[in-house]
Amino acid sequence: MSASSSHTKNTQRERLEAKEQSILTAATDVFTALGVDGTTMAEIARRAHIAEGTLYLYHKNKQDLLAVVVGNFWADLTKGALIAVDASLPVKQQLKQLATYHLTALIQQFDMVGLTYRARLRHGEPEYQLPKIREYVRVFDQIIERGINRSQLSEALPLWQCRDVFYGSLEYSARTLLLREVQFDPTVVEQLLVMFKPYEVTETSVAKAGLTNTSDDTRLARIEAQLSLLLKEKEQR
Amino acid sequence: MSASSSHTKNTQRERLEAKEQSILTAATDVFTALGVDGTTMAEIARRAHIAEGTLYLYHKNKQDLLAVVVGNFWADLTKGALIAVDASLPVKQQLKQLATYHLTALIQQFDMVGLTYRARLRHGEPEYQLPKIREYVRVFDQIIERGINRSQLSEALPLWQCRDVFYGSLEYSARTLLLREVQFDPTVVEQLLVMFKPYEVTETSVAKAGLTNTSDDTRLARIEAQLSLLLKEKEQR
DNA sequence: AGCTATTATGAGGCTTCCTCATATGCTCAC
DNA sequence: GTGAGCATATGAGGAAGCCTCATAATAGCT
Repeated sequence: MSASSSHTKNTQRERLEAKEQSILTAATDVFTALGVDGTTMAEIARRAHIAEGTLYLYHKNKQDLLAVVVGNFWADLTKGALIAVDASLPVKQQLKQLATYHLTALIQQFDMVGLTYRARLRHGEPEYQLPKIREYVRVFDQIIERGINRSQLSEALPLWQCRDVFYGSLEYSARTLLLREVQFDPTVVEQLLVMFKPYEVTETSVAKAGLTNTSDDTRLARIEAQLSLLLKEKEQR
Repeated sequence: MSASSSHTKNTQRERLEAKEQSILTAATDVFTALGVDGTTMAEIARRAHIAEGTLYLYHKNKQDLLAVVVGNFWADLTKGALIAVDASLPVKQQLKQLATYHLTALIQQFDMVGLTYRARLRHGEPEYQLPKIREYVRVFDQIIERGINRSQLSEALPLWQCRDVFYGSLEYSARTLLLREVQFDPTVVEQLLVMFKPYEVTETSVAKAGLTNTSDDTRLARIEAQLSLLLKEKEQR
């Protein structure tokens, strides 16, 4: 990239950055493979091709290293979410996109959920909140904000409660799906979005409020997924 | 109680049981106060007035002791839930009772949530499910079953998804409320129960169905119900 | 009281996290 | 080039925790 001398790693700065990166990669691998308790600093150092003591020049301690690894995960997730969500679509579609993205990401890298719980445990105790997670959650908040601005959502919607339902449900669903060795199930997302029906502002919704019925489309999708689940299970026996 | 000799602790059996109990009490106290990593076997032994080595006559290791502590917590919660829920009430009321009970319990003893996550981490990795939690979740399942039997709930309701939404939302809500130092918020429960509206069977929803259903629609609904029934059978094995 | 089986003890082995005295290597002035 | 000075790297060892095991105490029974 840069027009500088022909060494593979030019400046000291670049070499340090590369080393920092190799530490982080090694740490991520070991943490996800072995869990926090199964991970030793010695093993991380070995994989990063450095001495154990060198680790402590880059990260204060094991807990701190874990926090950085977990923070990076959520930062990456934020980038992906911003790409996955199309802000020009109706709010309901955006929520569907985000839910789908979040659910598949959790299923594919569920180890990170466990690591996140460990990273939150801070020195004393009071369940520290990771900044990178706050940023990630803002993606959701912005969708809701846009919905209210465009009058596609009622202002009466209690944001924080929706957040908890949204992310709480998806995390639990991811765990369940993983336990059943299912890659993804669109009905989870469909089901979840029903929650937001009462807050949608449409021509018909005012009259319909409270009498919401699941649409044929939704039910079709659900049936489809359930069928493929059954078939897959039968296959495996 | 028993008419036996005047020793405070009669039989050896009783003495052992008392010691086991004092270990569990001490362990629970230390784990909740200091967290898993902050807890040392030495401290537990000290509080239980026994030697450190004696701990290992009662529990294989620290992880095992933690699992017992956490298991007891959920067993107690199950007892409380069975009392808190009045099975003669309409299903919606029962769900409200359970949600309220669960939420307050989590808020009051949120440390236990963290300990539960740690207790699940089993030797290798594959996120072990604690039996006592399965028992606890059955309280919810039974309410739904009763609802279907009494035709207060549609059979099309996908049980496991509802479970995940129910418990996932409540856990996240509990964390949020704690963070804001709120003891309890009834709107969380209200909000959550909206989810189950589409599955409630009432006079109006039957009438509405009669007005709008085409024959295709009826067939769809029948297929859906049969499918979910199949899934439920599989689940209960 | 004495004998056996059960229960209790805590010193020490082993592992792990982290520190620190020492070593290595880079940069730049001359 | 060469040496001074500073940044970076190393791994031996201290400290602390989990768990084992040889030994001690105790209970139950005749």
